[in-house]
Amino acid sequence: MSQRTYITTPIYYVNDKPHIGHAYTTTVCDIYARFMRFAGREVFFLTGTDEHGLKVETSAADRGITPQALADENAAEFRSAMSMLQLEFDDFIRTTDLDHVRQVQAFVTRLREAGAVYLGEFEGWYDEGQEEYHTETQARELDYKSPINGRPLVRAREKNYYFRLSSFQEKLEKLFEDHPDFVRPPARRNEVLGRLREGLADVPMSRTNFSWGVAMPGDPEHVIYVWIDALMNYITALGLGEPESDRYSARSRYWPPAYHVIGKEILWFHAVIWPAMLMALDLPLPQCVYAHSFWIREGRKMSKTLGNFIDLPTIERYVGRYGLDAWRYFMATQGPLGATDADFADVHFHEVYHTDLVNTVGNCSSRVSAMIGRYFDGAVPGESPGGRRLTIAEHDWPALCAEAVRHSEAAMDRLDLAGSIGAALGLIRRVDAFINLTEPYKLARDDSRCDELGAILYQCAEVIRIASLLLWPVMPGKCEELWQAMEIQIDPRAGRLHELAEWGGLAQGQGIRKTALFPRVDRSPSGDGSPSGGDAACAARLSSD
RNA sequence: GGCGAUGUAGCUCAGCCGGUUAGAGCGAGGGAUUCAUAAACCCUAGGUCGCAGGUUCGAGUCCUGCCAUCGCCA
Repeated sequence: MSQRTYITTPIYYVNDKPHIGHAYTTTVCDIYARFMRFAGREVFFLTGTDEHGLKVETSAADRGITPQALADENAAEFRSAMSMLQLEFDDFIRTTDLDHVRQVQAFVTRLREAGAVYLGEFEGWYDEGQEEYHTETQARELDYKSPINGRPLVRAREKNYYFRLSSFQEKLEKLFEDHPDFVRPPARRNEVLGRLREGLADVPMSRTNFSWGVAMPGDPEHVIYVWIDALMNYITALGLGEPESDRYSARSRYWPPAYHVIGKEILWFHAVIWPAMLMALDLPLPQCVYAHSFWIREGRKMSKTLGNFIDLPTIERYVGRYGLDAWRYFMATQGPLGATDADFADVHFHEVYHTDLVNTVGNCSSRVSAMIGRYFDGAVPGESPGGRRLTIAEHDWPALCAEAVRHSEAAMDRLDLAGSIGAALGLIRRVDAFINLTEPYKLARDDSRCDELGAILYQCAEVIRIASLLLWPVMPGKCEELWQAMEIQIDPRAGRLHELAEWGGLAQGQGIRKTALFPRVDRSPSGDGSPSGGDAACAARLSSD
């Protein structure tokens, strides 16, 4: 069953610096993609950068470089952030790629031919910094000044191309009715439904007041609005606009995606405008637009004014202190996949690390490997001394593991990362309970019960092995470390999760080294990686100067 | 201003169509144990279920008003 799965992040605006938001979305997708690849599916995982628009043009001008140079520089920064976080995408698309530009023009041409685009006139109050118009009432409330930079709004009139969004009202309503999971989580779907009820207006899709963008085919005075350009990355990356291309033959089969993972701030574009465009292009729709919420920090919103963004240096401090796998684990299990924002609190990170990783995963592996080392000279004992597997304390481990694997994969299918990971951790906790129940360390004092002791420890080790397969997508580094200690070779990219997860993979006699996967970490005395509280922030600033 | 949500133990949250002593995880306190990374296990939370009314034999669970927080829109 070689199912195909396509998952995307939004493309990130090169005018921004990479921060936890970008890292989070991409990590969610990475974990999903790794799991599915391991499970034998054909996966395409796309991310990239959005590089057009007035802001990029302006920032570049401010620095006296070309927009392309600015884009190159910042796109490289995003890429290096991703490689630091071991995010393994299949392609990194840039909207300045010629492949992309050509296809955007082709698609826009198709939209025009389909009658979904018309030339209209628009007049309003324009905010030059934000590249957006305000309505008359809005402008009055704002005192005719930009809410962002305070500069005066400009009365402007433009001829623009419009996309006939309004003509898709009924089709969109039907989409939401027929596919209740099209937008998740449900709270986000409700938001869209509410807004849909108010009725749809046509949306401008071109601009004439700057040039850094994709030219409108047949009317190069006009530049295609950045977000139209940006949305199309999902199909241009697969070559859908050029059916004769190599890219098309290699990738078109991935369309439509299982998930567009996005942040809630760009829900409308993805949940309404994008499907309408796809309908106009007569392309199949994605299965799900998943809009996660935001990280906040120590209970407060992250903002430029507070200067409390969890930026790359902060992320690196956490990674340095707790390890990349712990970072990924925290993202995955504590992140805002639901409708409410999640708090990135230093104490919370510290607690989760110790509770789940040190005390559970790490300690359990450690006690099992230590006992095998002590009682069996570090060689995996047999589970079936007389040729028959011993069932201890009525634990049908093969069944329990099979169930956990099913559960874990089903959860991942729903993009329920915490659920998927929880199934694996549940196995580990059960091993701990099993040890407490059967007390192998007591059996070890009785030579006549060696077979029983061996079977127990075999089962413990084997369950840990199977759990580690499920944990690999989140914590690839630590799981590979564990596999080395267990002398097993696994290539998750070969897609054999299900075979590997079958009971009995550990062979009697193979060696197991004692492992200590997650070292205990002292709660920082130095303020390292610490919250944005005044003292700590000051101390950090002083020490870093 | 309009629409929509949320408000339950220190923290994060479960509690479906109303029904016996309101739950979980984490943290905290205590106990027992020792294979293990002072880890696993056991016991312990007496929380006006935001506030005030109402419906009902009976309401975190339905209705109304208010307060607070949040989201979307204007």
